[in-house]
Amino acid sequence: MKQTRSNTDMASVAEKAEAKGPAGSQTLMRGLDIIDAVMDGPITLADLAAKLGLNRSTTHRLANALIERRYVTFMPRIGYQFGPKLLALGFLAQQRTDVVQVARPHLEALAAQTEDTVHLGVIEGDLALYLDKIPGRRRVEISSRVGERQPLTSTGLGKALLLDEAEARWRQLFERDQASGSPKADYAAWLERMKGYVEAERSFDLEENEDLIRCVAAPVRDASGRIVAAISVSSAAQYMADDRMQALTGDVRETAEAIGRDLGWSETAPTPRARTRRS
Amino acid sequence: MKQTRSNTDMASVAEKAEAKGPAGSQTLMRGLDIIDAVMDGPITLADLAAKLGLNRSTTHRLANALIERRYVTFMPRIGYQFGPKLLALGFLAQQRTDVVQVARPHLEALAAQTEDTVHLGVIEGDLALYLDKIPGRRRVEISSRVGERQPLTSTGLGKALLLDEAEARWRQLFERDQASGSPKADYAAWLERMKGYVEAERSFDLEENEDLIRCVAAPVRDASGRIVAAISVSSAAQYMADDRMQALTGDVRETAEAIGRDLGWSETAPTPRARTRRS
DNA sequence: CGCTGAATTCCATATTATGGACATGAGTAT
DNA sequence: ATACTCATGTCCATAATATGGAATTCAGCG
Repeated sequence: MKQTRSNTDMASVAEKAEAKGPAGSQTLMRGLDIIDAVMDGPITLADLAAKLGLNRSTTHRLANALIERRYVTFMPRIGYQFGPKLLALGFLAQQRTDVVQVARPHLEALAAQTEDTVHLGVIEGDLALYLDKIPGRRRVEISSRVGERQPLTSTGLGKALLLDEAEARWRQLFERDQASGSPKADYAAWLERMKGYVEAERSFDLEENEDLIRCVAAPVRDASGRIVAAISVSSAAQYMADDRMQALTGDVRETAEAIGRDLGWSETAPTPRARTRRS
Repeated sequence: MKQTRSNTDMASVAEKAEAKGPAGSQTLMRGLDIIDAVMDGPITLADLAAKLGLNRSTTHRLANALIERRYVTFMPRIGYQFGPKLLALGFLAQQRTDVVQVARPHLEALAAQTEDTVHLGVIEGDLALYLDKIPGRRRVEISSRVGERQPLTSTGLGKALLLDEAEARWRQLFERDQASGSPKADYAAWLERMKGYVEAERSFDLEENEDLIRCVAAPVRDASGRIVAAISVSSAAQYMADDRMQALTGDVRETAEAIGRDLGWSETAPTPRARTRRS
């Protein structure tokens, strides 16, 4: 190598650039960089080399290795593109991904940090289904149980699950939930609060579902950007003053996003905030 | 390196092994081997090293590079597993995959080889929708047009699309299609033929839809193993004697499978032949 | 409290990846 | 036709990079 080519020298040129890795795997890292680069759409060899800050020759060799493994495709006159292997791997991975298992460590961390009870749940039909629960370290017990179903519109978790839904569905569920007994609430006021929750990508439960229990919840999104689950931190109202709820928002959202990332979600993902308000 | 470690020496040990690639990217290839190995389920470092036929030290370094990039996950007491990056890439890739575009080169090759008209189609509601057509080199013209819809039960393409459906759906569609005019046919006979098509993963059209036009069709499966499209080779009956239809079966199925592979399908894929016979 | 079976770190070595230069090929303008 | 351009593909001497054996740490377990 005639020219000393240090990674840091060219860092300014490279876009995604290599976080140099555990050192001793430059070739692998560069190969993965190529996969990333190629995901932005068809690209020519020269552009690819420029984007990665490496020699065309090197880029060509690595790209061809990826082509042979079907991670990348090359079409003359078009350029390098993602390959079918990614479809196969993605599907395989999706099949073997279980929200509960993925979320566990994150929920435990959040519970340890807040000392309160943490829940994980999904939508099942018109109800929220609790999939997991890590009890808090406080004397007050939360009565929820894994496997239990709760109304969507009156629990923090449920409302987080509904954040992407159309207003029509909100109304429908709200009326259904109100019909079944619980203390009367005003739809207009509820709607206003929901709109605020949507903006904040986080919801509250202010003793609506259970007296003296308040909670902060946030939705979990998968690779498609869809809400596939939600998490919540619940505690007795005495530990959940308004300011604490505000303070918890950050932690809860961060945990929800961390779980999402483990499900393939990324901020720059498809349908990042495109609310799918149908019917 | 004290010990001469040539790729071919250890090829007997390695399972998936490296198809040595374009030489000059050993590290990348080994990294990709790790991804493959890890997709079979959680695995310890030692087992991983054994499976790939390389040193634990090397394996560890490469695996960690992949972990940093989120292609692989490590959980103590469990082992190395696929990582969330594969979910993200898979989803991204799926979003940008278009059957027509992917199928084109394969259809052209098949048309060139057979000299007959080749079609690509999908199910739309209760009909087969033609998405692409490569005209044959024979004097006889096939009247179909891209964008056109045809009955599912009387065309070769349509029957290929139905190969995984439940018998109940077959009957329902058959009766609906018969109602709308065409010459009467016997359901029992049709059913028997369909069962044969299912076994052969290929269907025929014996002048049912259009007089003097016969065709051979096969389904295209994506990464999930589901039938997402079908292709057919059509020609005038004079060029389509029974023996030629049998002979074409291989080519048509191979082309359909090649398209499927470009859509992420693999023979060892989930739901490979598990017929989803519901309702 | 010392095993056992794992992951992780270290470092001298030579194998592997590198990139400059050159070759080829397919459109396109002349 | 013929030269030009912009693209991908190939070669090979060089040195930087990846390698793996050995030593180390870590976490359960008996």
